[in-house]
Amino acid sequence: MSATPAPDTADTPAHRYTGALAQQIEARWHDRWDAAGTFNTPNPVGPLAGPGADKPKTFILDMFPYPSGAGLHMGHPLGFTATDMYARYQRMAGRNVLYTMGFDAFGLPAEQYAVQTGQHPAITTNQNIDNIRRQLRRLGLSHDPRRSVSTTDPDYYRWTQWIFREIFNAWCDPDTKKARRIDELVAEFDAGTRAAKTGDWATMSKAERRRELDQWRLAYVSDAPVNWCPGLGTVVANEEVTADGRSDRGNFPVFKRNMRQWMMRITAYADRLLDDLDLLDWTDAIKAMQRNWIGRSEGATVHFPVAGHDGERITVFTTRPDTLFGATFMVLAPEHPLVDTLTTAEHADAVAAYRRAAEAKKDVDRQDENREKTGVFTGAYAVNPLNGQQIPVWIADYVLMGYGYGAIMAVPCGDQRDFEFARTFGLDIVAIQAPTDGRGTDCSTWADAFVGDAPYVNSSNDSLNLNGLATKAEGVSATNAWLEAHGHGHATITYKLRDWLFSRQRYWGEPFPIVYDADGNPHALPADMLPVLLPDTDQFSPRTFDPDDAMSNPESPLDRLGDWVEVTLDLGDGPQTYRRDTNVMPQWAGSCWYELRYLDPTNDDAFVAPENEAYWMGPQGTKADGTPHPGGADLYVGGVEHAVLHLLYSRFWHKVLFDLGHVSSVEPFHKLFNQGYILAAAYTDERGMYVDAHAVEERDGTYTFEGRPVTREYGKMGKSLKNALDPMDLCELYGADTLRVYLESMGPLDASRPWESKDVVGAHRFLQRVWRNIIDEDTGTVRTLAEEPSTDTLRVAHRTIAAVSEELDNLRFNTAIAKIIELNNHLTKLGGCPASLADTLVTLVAPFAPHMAEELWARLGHTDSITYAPFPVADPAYLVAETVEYPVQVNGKVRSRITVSTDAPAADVEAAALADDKVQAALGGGSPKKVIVVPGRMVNIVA
RNA sequence: GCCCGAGUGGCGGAAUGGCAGACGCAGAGGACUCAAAAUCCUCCGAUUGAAAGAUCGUGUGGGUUCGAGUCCCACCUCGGGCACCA
Repeated sequence: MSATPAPDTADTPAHRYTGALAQQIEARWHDRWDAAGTFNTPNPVGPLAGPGADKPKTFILDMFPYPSGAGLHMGHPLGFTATDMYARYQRMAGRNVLYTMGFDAFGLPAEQYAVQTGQHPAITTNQNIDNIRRQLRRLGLSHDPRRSVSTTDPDYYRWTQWIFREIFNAWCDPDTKKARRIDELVAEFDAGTRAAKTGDWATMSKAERRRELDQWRLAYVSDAPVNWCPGLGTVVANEEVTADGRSDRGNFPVFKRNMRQWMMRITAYADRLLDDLDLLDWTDAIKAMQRNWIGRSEGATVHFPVAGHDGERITVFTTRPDTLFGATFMVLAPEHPLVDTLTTAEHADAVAAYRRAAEAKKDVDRQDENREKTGVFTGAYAVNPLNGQQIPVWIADYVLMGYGYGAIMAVPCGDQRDFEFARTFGLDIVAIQAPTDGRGTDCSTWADAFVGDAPYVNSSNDSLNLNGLATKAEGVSATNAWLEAHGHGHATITYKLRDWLFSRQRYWGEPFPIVYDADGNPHALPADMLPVLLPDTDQFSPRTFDPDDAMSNPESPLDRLGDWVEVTLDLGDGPQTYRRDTNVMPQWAGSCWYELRYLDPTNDDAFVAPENEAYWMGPQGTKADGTPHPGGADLYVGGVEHAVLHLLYSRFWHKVLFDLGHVSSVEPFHKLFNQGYILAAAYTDERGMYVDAHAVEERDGTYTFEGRPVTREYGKMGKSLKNALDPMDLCELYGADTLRVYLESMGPLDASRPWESKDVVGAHRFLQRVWRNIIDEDTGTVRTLAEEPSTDTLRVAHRTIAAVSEELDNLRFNTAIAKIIELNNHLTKLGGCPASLADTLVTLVAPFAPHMAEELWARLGHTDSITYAPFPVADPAYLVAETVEYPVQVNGKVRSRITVSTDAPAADVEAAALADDKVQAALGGGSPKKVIVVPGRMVNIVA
């Protein structure tokens, strides 16, 4: 279903603002802006230094796009024009604005396309980037073109590799939780002020010392369980695995396998990533998602001795150490290493069978809806350290090896899962709290576990007595102190966050700046050997496997390039033969720091000069609420789908760079704004298949496709629902300015909104009226009104100025546009725009419809671009009227209106209200009990 | 199950605790026109009324308040995130 602008007819005035004229105007200004370098933004120092870098700054950032072959979809201009409007407004408000656009161009689609066509991904990637640059230009986005970067450019990924090298050469000091250089760790080992993990540093061999250091690095090779995806032929990060155990790209099964892979020690930053969320101006929803993903939980580590196994103990993590007296059994994950040791001969067969079943069930059948509790007894007994009771040890798959210690103490009276397990297998349930809901302490009568604060019972031994305490907080701290004092455990914090799996067995990504010596030790290449160029090949695909072949092994495309892999280098010990690392970095690597490269994109000496970083991203003192400003981009707009992956990874890298002294900002993105999706009607036929939405016809509320009825639904605009619209087609029809105004006026930026093609004409008509209020449609000459505007008109104009500034400051583009429409409608009623208000009207419109504004600005006689014209400032004198109309309520219902002078005291307003005939009638002769006068707003009389 | 959001005319949406429905679309009427389109003007929540007005009205039910779309409690529906996380 489509709508088109009114067709041009023979008597359409020659100079009407039609789609065709809009396009002429727009093309003209694109050329002029390019030729003049209008949006070039000066830096304080370096190649892009220039005058103006002493002004206050605003750094406005969009999530940069993947350069898909299909070009931009409608969601891109939604966010991009919003930031453009804000950028243009900020420039007119006198700020130095950094605003540009780069490309997140490594990744799977380009590689897969290359596999299909045999064309090198660099070629298609560059073609796609050129195409998207053309599209961005057509939308009139005021990017500084000199600052545009692509993650695939060797001049860019040189620094991605350089940062990797910095991370590799760093360790996280556990005392301060800050990254430090590995040299400082060596110095501490040498001085004996820090103990090595793997032995006595002083007596270690060179190779042993190297292995010790490798254990501390923030980027490290680990032989640990990773997510192996045979269907993609690569491993993927935890964050890239969906809840049902499949890859988010391609939807292939993912298997847990032990493999040697690169990891990033993001867990060392868990607390800071969590705590510093408080410094950020992000929505609570996104903060909650990050908190949830980090999954910090406070509790205790408790050791349970095993009966009959001297020295053997089961260690568990619990968030409720206060309920330890109620622990009546223990459960290990089926994969727990102690299972073999503990299982008695009598139970060995059952345990082995259960473990096999659990193994098979993994990943695929995991999302069992009914979640019946299963498990088997090992035959072993553990000893509750608090009361000496022997409790049975079971294994069950509801306990996960990957969290805590892979073992739990089960307190069935206070945990619903343990309760269900105990009921299923007839295990003891003992109350250790007197529930506050009156159910009593006989657990055999309970329907479920009791969770919450309640007085403790049955909770004492010789040296610890919880009975009488009534809150979890008191119980936990008393128990933790006891555990610590008696050597049975200690307070502990655990996280759901795992270290970040950083290597991929693909082609189209950044090579690692790492080589291995003859002993297999990794060495980071020195900075002057960067970049490690991605070698040329015509075999772009990794070996992929049957998606279900869990035991297959990855083969990276780079593995096949023997000439490239084998390399002779002098890394300080004379020329030696090394093997290059054949992994590439995940797509997230390039997007972890691109905002920093925008600041200084052509700097050859550093990824960003410190002066430029401090100017654009440095902390801005203390915020209004007293918290320190963390620095970072002033505005970051993008979709909510990156809430965990990109935003968590880039925060981590930024903090490492901060610790190592490379940046002054603590966080990369100070204010984050999540744009909504563009939804559009989609239609399914009787088989439930989507049909081309643009060919559906509506008649009297029913929809048909090729004569057959179809069902309408709404979904995210896109190819899969066959309801996508190309933003370029809209530019063709109406011009970019109309598309911009429509996109931003249809609702608040953070809301998803349904596209309605028939509504676009409203935005177009608005711009047409602005044009007509200034330009004669027949002659094309300026036709502003000579007479001075009335006070009434000036009031409307200045109220509009004040409101638009206010709305723009808060990114409320939809209401800002509505206010300008009101002003313009007022001028339309006057018969045109008074000459003395023309500049004001045009500058108000400029952030929204910049091409039309430039054109009108020029025709009004200005020779400079409107880009840096000052945004109008409201004259306070016109913001207050001489008289004000008060609604008068009687008992909360509006009964009348009175007009009094603006500065009338409340007593006069009250008197005027009471004197009003309609008010008197509503009062029915009675006298008011109370009169409330809200100055400037209203009067309410309580009768 | 848990954690976030959101429910307002025919539609998209607007409202620092203070006149609900700004602005736009659709719709109705009028002006202009030979006519149509475009443009301009007026109307446009429901019920009732000739009109003035009256009554009702922001998912449902309670509450706080002189006054609630807005704040509080409970519930319903939809959207998003997490999900046997100890």
